[in-house]
This record gives sequence, structure tokens and C-alpha cells, in this order.
Amino acid sequence: MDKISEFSLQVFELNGLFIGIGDAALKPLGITSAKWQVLGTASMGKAQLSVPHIAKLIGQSRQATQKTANDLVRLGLAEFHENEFHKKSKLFVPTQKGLDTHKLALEIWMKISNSIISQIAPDELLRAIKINDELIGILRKINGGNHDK
Amino acid sequence: MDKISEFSLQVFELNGLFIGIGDAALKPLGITSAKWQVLGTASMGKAQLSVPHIAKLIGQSRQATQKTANDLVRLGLAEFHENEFHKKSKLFVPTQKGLDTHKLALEIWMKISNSIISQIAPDELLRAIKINDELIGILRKINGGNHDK
DNA sequence: TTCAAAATGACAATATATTGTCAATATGAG
DNA sequence: CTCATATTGACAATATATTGTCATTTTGAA
Repeated sequence: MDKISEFSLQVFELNGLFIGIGDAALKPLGITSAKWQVLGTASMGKAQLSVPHIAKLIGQSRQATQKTANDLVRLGLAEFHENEFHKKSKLFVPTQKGLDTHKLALEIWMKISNSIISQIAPDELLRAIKINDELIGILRKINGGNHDK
Repeated sequence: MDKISEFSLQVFELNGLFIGIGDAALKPLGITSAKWQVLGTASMGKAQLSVPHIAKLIGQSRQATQKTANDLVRLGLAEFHENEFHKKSKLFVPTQKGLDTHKLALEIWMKISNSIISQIAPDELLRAIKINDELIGILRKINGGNHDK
């Protein structure tokens, strides 16, 4: 099998494993991996972000991120704030409960992360991250500019 | 951010990119990345496989693979053959049309694969595949033996 | 300023995948 | 052989994600 196929099949399995492990670990907090990703993106940055902005950052469709964001608002973990500079584009802002949940999720995740890190060579992991970055760049170009088809 | 988080976020995006590129490229053949993965697993091995066996090989739930397999049968790309050694467990066998489709899909994919490979250092890709393998092993253990909950 | 192009939110259709459950069949330890 | 355990296929509920469409708002170039 060609090495890109091998790599992509690994990505598919890793994707499922990370989501599965995350969902199980975050279950007590009432959120999932997908919700944590959106909540985390909004919680960690300095500036307040709109949903389409978050979607671009995490490389996801605008609509998928919007759905997750709406769910987070429904759960009381975030709110839409009026954007004085852009009437139509609201800002997605975590509530205090959202920030608290994100902090607890991070603590839970760090235990898992540390456990994994203790089992692998750090420099190899850095190398993997570097090649992943290159591949993301290449694949984004192949995928074409997402024109919000 | 910890390196495992960084890595997992890359995996999420790579997952979406590979699926998106695959779906677009395979569209003329009437199949998707998910269907190609199941069809491919059944087409490339020597022995005929059951659906649960394929699911384990690709690290997916039995039910998800069953759904895809049923769809492939509905499309005329595969058939369920009676298993003389196991009355209840049918064998998932590609039809000639399924084998032809898989061959065409492979040709399409190889062009994409070669294009990607030409843009990265081969030894780095091999390293990434190696660390992915290690991580899959570690994550499988964390995820616990899938007892078909 | 004007107006075409882009961005945004909302909604729908479809695909993919997990988890859970159930009944039927198969397997293996005793 | 017998019976507890595991496997299998089927079905349902839910979550996640893409693609497509539409009306509205915003932006930016002529």
C-alpha cells in the first residue's frame, strides 16, 4: 500500500480513538469532544470570535460549527453577544459556566495527555506534528479554497 | 498547548481533509471515502471476510461497518455469501463491479497520493507513520477493549 | 456613491459513526 | 453434552459533519 493511504487510514483510526477517549472522559461534564473543541477555541484566544471565524480556525464547515455553537449556548456554556462593528455577525462568548467547564475539561484531558506523552519519545511526537502541519497545508491546497459551496 | 492536544487537533483536520478530497475524487464512481474503505478492505485481502472482521481491521464499530456494507450490497458492489462454517455470519464479498470500481478508485487515488508524496520528504512520512502506529497502540489501550457495548 | 461579490445565519437533506438493545446463533470450558 | 459467554445481524436514538440553498447584511472596488 502507498504510504499516503497508510497514513490516511491511521488518521481515520486516530480520529475515532481521540473522539472516543475524549467523549468518555468528558461525559461527567456533560460535553463531548466536538463541543470541547469549539468551546476551547473560544475560551483560549484573547479576542472574541464569531462562529465562522472559529470554523476556519478548526478547519470545519461553517454550518457544523454553528450547530455546535448553538448547542453550547442552549447548554448555558456560551452566549451570542452583539457585535457593534457588524450587526449580523454575533460574537460567540463563553459564559462563566463555560469557562469553568473548559477548565475542568482541560484538567481531565491533561491527565490523559500526560499519560500518552510518557509513553512516547518527545522528539518523535514533535516530528509527527511537523509533518502533519506540512500535510495539512498540502491537503488544503488540493481540497481547494473552501468557497462555502 | 500540550503536544497531544496539538496532535489531536491536527488529526481532526486531516481526517476531514482526507475524507473531503476522497469524496470529491471518487464522486464520478458513485462511492465515498467510507464506502471505499470497506470495499477496499474486502477487495485487497486474500481471504473472504465477515463484516465484524472488517470492522475490527479498520477500527470501527461493528454497526457502522454493517451499515456501509449493506449500502455497498444495495449498490451492487458486493454480496453476502453464505458461510458454510458459520450459519449466522455471512461473508462480505465484492462483485465484479465492486472489484472494477475498487480498481478505478485506486487509480484515481494514486494520482492524488503521488502528488502528495512528491511534496514531502519520504523519510519524514515514514517517521510519522511509525509514531502514528505507536499512538494507535497507546490509544487503543486507553480506550479499553471494545466489548461491543 | 453604487453595486457586484462575499459573509452570515438559518434551514434542510444526506452521510457517517457511536452507543445501546434485543433475539438468534455459535463457541468453549466444565 | 450442557450451559454460560461471546458473536452476529437488525433496529433505533443520537451526535457529528458536509453540501446545498436562501435571504439578509456587509464589504470593497469601480
